[in-house]
Amino acid sequence: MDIKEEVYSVFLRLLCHFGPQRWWPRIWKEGNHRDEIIIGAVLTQRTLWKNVENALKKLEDYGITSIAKFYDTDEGYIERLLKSVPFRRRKIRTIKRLWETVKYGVPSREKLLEVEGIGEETADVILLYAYDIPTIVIDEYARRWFLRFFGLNVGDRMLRSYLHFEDTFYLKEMHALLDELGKRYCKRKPLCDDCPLKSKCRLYVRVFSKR
DNA sequence: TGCCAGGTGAAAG
DNA sequence: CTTTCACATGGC
Repeated sequence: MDIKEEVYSVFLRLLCHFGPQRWWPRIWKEGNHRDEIIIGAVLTQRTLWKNVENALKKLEDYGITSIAKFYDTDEGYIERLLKSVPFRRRKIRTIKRLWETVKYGVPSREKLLEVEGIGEETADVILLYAYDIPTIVIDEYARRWFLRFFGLNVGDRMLRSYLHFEDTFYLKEMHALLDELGKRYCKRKPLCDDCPLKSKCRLYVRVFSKR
């Protein structure tokens, strides 16, 4: 069984086990949902989603429900609204810089990566979830799972090609499901006993099964 | 109560 | 190329 086939079978297994995750979550009742995703994608960098949720609610309470509005609002004012978000001063500037790129229409991956504060993961999140452009999102959870599951240490470039399928439902769910797996089982200190993937996982076979 | 969270970029080896 | 650090806060 080649790696891509096995990746897809993992996707199906995770989907059955956890159910569809329906990312990207929406917090705002109204306003520009595309902008909400873009703002949330930056705010959630190295940050608990719960804290981002609170911050997004705060923005909505004060009527900042688009990047354009965000751009036109005083930095110090926004900073007070986002007090639950770490690294917020940087992130506010990043979001304001993003406006210069996204106001002209659908941004390319290259253009997003030119924005200071936007790396590969955030760029791919924006493309996939805000613009529905088929892109695989690689994060720490995906790297860790792949290394353990296949016992292969590959670079991000390879990883992207192994995980990519041209289907936005798969792409959106796969990223969300691997995050769920990483949070519940495939943690830094793995909890393999109840992991839905243990029967196929190279790490589990190597470390825990007796011969 | 300490660890860590849905990263990025700059600096250094 | 890889490792290390600053960025800064709340949740559990």
